[in-house]
Amino acid sequence: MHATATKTSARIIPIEPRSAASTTTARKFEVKCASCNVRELCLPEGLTPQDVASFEEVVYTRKRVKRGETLFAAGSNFGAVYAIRSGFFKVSVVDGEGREQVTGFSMGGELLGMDGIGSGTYSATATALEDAEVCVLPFARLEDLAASVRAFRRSLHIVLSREIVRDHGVMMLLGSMRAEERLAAFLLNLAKRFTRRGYSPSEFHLRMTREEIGSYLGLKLETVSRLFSRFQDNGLISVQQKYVRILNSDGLEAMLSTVH
Amino acid sequence: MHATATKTSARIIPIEPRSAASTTTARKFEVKCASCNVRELCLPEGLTPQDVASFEEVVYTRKRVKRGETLFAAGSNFGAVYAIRSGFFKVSVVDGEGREQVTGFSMGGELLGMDGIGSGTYSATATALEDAEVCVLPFARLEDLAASVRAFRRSLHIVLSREIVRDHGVMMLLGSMRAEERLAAFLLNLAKRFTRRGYSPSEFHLRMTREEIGSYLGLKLETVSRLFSRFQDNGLISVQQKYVRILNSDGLEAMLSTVH
DNA sequence: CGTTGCGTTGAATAAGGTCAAATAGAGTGG
DNA sequence: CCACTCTATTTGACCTTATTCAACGCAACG
Repeated sequence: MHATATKTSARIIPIEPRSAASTTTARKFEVKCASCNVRELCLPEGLTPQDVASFEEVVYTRKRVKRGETLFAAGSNFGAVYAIRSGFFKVSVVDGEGREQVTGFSMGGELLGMDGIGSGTYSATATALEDAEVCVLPFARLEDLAASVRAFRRSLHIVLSREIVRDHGVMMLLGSMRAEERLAAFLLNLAKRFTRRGYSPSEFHLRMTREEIGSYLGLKLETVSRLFSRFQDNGLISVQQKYVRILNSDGLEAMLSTVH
Repeated sequence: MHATATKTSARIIPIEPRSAASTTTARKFEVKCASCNVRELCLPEGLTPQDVASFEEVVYTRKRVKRGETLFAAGSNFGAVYAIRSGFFKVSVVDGEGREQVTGFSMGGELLGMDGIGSGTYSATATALEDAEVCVLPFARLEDLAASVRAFRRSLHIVLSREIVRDHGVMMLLGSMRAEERLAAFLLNLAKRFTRRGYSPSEFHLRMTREEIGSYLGLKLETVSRLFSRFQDNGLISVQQKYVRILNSDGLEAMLSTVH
């Protein structure tokens, strides 16, 4: 029901090194989606081996992004979307006044960069919060593939649509929930996504700072910190810096249904 | 630079009446995108007349939605996206606890229902805030058209992507702005969109209630009401119920750049 | 005209934010 | 490996903003 937790990074065979911008490394690898440990999350089901082969031609490049580096920056030219193989990203937008708003956190098997399709320029910045590796999907090729293979066409549209639905969920969170509900929802969401990837559903390492969590949740970092402490006092979780253990998942769920 | 303001509803020739759910009327019309007054907003540029003809085959139906009725409801089966010909909608999602969050307001030339692609079920509800008329675009057909005509393929992806970018903007609004900034941004956004449609940039009729504005902006209705009053006291706008006139657009803009 | 929903306004309150200080870690260079 | 720095986190005290509760006015409509 979920991907194996194996963190192997085997099967990655550099073939044609390419010079890349700044400290980020881009390489051509022999891509084997079939053996990728996030394939269930990345590829639609029911593809013929031939379909997968077509897809592998689109995913002709991998890219490593080190912690702290950006995969793409708002305003830069859009050329590709990225499938996360490993690692963890924050995605954020900055407005005219320099305010940063974190719009999401992304992990293995998720797609990044779809915001750039519309304007030809990325509207958000994706920053690696830990060393990461992504598959580069040049969008023009992806679009061509979508034109010729129905399954990929469907899949592409589904992915784009899901992103819209996800965003609506965040709006709900920001617009209608109180601070503690937001944090509870955030933790449960993370736990769910980690679980799906084969990690522990009850304990994990936060890759982002309190400030980044706060930005995402529309709260100040001090508020986030206080909430963590309160949750801990209430026996819902235990926190030590970035290490979080969920002690009472039902209790967190219950916070979401509280008649405040 | 913008569509004509002509509010003609001519060229709409009912051909084959169809029975429709509840009080909503669905009819087959002879569709003429070429003469539609929101065509600049709805169709990509640089299409051949033949492309437009293909598109008109997809848009084979129009639908009228009366004020207060829903075009589609969250949870109902997804079958089509809708292009708004005229009228005004609110789009909202409801969570498990029954909380409603308005995720957007849509007007002529905009597309609705793309949230349904991913799951086969609409995730949001679109409610007409004034009598409206929409073009029904059965998604399966649209997808086929996208497969065969490059311009539509691009266009579809652009529309989906723009929706994501728009949503990021709303997140910024909800997550990083203070109440008065939110309302200022909201009014300026409405003004811009009305302007683009040929209406007055400085005065308009709000179709939604204070509560709906509040839901969208993450504020309580009383707060919205107070802000309207304050903006009026400060000479930024004049409000009388749903009628709003912007007196000092620059002043509103300035609120967004305030170093609070 | 009474009803009903929507909008406005006031007063009190609570939720978060701001400012400030102390602490804890992580990373770095010697 | 240790000392030093720098950043992230926690916590307290206080303050501001927006919410809550409540009353009242207005306009549309049967």
